[in-house]
Amino acid sequence: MAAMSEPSQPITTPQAAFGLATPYRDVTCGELGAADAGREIRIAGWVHRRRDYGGLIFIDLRDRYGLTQIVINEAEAPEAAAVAGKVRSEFVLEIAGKVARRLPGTENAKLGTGEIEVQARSVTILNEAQTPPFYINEPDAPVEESVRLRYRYLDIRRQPMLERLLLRSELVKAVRDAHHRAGFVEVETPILMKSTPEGARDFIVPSRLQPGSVYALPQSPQQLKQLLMVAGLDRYFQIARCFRDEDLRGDRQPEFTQLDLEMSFVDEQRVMDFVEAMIIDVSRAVVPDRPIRQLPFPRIDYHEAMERFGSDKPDLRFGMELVDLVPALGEGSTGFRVFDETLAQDDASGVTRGRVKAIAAPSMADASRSQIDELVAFARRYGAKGLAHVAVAADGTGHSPIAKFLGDDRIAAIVKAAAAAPGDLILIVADSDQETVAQVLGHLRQELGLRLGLADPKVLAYCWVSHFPMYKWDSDGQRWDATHNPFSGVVPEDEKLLVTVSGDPYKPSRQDPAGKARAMQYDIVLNGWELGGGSVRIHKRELLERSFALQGYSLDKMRALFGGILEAFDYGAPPHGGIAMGIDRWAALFAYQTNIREVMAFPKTQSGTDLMLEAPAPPEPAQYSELGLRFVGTETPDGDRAVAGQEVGK
RNA sequence: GGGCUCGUGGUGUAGCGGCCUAACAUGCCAGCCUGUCACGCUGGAGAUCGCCGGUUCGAAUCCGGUCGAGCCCGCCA
Repeated sequence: MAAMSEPSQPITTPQAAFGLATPYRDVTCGELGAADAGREIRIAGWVHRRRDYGGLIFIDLRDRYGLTQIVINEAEAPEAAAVAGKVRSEFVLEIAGKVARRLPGTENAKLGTGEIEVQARSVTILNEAQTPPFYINEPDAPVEESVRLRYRYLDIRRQPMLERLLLRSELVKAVRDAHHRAGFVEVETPILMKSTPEGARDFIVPSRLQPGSVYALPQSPQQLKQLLMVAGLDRYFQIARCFRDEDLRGDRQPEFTQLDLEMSFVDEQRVMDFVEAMIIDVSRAVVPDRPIRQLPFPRIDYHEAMERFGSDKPDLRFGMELVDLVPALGEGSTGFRVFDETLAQDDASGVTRGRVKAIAAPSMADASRSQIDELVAFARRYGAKGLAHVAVAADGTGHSPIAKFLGDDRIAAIVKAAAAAPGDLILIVADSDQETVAQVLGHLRQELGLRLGLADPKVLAYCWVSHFPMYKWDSDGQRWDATHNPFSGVVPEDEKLLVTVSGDPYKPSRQDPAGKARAMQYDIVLNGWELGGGSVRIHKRELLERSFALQGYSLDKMRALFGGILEAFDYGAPPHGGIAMGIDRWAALFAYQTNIREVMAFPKTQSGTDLMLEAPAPPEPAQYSELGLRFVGTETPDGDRAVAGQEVGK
């Protein structure tokens, strides 16, 4: 270690180590000020706008650092004026001239460089440009996203995209800095990998050297980072590209970036403490103007989150919590058949799972019939059979279409239970499945919180949600499916629950105690988005095999899928745990975006295509034979076979 | 796999059975202009309304299909 060379000067800003001057320019378009008046300089950039007065031409020259006004005076520089007359938007120019203070009264306060202008001696066209397909110089002008994606390189010239990419760069830098400060080692894991047991569909890459075999692109570096803990790296992180071949959404792309980290000799507390400190550092460095709602971050148990917010990713910027109405409805028949039948439902173990819960939406009591209908339709999308409502009048009394069934006393009790204020609209969901109730009210709460402006867009409300159930029963597969990561450890006091009624871990059933086991699993949530999730892993082979058995993996299948990691665990795996966080989502939330495409340089459309590169595309014929592949296409209902873009021989 | 929305000059929109020989803004081209910075003024070019088919005397406008984009459910953490 001592033999390592002394570190060179730390690179704090680009200028400090390696100036922005190049053979084409002495200065950028963002740096000249009044103090530079009189300097002879060369400057280069794109034509943002040109204003031609005949004998006098103004050009706003743009690069990513800013805008600088160039003046070309025909009387003083006739050759430059002749060139400037031919210049059009987005031409690339090199200007030589003199920095001068603007005439009094013509300064532009909106421009960082607005005190000065460059009086051009010469104008050189470095490259011409076609008229761009949309406005680059008007940042707010709406453009259909598909057009922006097709010409993404022009879209990125526009201020908003540029700013978001710079913000993302700052985010990644802050993340790296925080990890290096804490002694983490950055390791790159392979992109050509073997299938990871994450549950999503893999992207497959055929192997030429091993005909008939394929690589899988990583859904996450999960197994490798655990192996790095076995290897003794102690603290690892990576800004990792991950791939999942599933349908896209505004917050889901087929390839995305995760901050992936793992630590050894830790418990849940230690991992969460580090991650929380790191998040605070990063937030303060990247978006110092945005207040963090609560420190330390609230830590909420999964069950509590579902009860109070109907979501495992609650938006804590506002209240509007879910209320259980069952106590308020009292004993015996409520008079309303929907409620009665719901509450009469018992599950297999005899426990009542049916629920009647509500939220109170402020200032919505005067919602119109069509507004109510829209809310009902919204609720139905998430599985509700209906949505009852009680409007709270100015005098505090509740008014509802179901009052005729429930009676005034029960309506009053509901208003009281919901802690509803005059003007509130109480929205009630009853269902025999408590998860449906939570899901519906959780989505209503989130949606109304945003619509009613209850969520301060500036606030960063981070929170932890932890102790997820280890497993969820998969009735199709007759097995316990890991709710998150199949390597997640069990909360120590629940370890005894990882058994089956049958006594054979390979014969799981719905009634197993395993269904009640809680995982050492924690999600980090920001403003209603799941930013990331992690766990303390099982590091002992015996327990891991037991957990996998419950998940329906036979010994043989276990060896085939996880042989490498199982073997490694025999060579001294330390206790370890970590987390993975979505960089794209984090950047999007920092940038006030609801769509991660807005913080990705070259995202894909919802159908998984790249409109600029026109990817994916059919392979070259030579590639088929090299890889030993033949596309048989997709069978259509008429028995024809089709492969996009080509005929397939019979 | 499913539901919903959208597709009109380069861009963004209006028009939603005949009055459309498709309008407006901006952009583009030409001319004029020496202090603008969303410069201004004058003139001009530019779309047959995503594509295919149907209904109709008549379709940008209605219907069906298809392609593309978006949001959502499923899927996915």
